[in-house]
Amino acid sequence: MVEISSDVIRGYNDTMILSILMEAPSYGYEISKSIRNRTDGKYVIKETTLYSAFTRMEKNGYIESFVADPDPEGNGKKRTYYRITEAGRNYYREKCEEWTLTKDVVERFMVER
Amino acid sequence: MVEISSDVIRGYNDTMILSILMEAPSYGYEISKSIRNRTDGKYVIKETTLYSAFTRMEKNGYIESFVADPDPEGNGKKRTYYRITEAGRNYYREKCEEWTLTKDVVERFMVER
DNA sequence: TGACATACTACGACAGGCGGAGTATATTAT
DNA sequence: ATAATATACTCCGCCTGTCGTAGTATGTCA
Repeated sequence: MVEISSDVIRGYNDTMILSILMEAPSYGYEISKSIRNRTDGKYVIKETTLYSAFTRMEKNGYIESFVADPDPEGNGKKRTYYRITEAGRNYYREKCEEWTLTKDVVERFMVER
Repeated sequence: MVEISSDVIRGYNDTMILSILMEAPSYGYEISKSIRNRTDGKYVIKETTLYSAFTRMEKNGYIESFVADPDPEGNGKKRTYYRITEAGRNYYREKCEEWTLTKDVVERFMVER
């Protein structure tokens, strides 16, 4: 089985997270499941990778956190949600452009099929 | 200008080098120029990145080194050439498969256009 | 009652990339 | 003749993102 190595995906974990936050604010566990689902289980982000990405991106101003209840009645444990900022949206768009370039570059070294 | 960040290309420097060595044995400076040319200057590998890749890949058994003269008359300074091994060829093929998967995964998080 | 899901935090190791500096020879321009 | 530039490397150490391991605490379901 071919698996995606961390060195390969390294530059795109943040982008994937931001992509999900473009739709709606979300939190760790949910984002983790979103990534798994959207890739049909082909990629599962590690917990530590995910949470350290939150810290880094909040520091960089790409996301903002807020604590909220899981439901309006205030039941359940509070969660830390993240919301994408304008800077985050810009960063995401840049990464999409960069991806186009990267794909072009890398494929010049791949066997055709 | 969009530039390829090292975190993105990280998983593919070795693959690019091996791709060039699939054609013929080569050495540092020439490989560096090959990468630059093949990508139309879109990607230029750093010297230290290149030479440390040689060390790593030789240790891993993906390449073998030999010292030779630049020309048959024995003029000029000797160079360290690298030749891809069978293990290196296999590794390269695996990376090509991994690329297909990575591309699929990453693009599920990219804006369409 | 106990397993499993949810929702995190902390710590430290590891690996690849890279900046900076240095060495040495060869070729080309002035 | 000399200076600049290209070639062909090596060494050292920092930085960053990933990830293994471990721990905490609540919620839910059988």
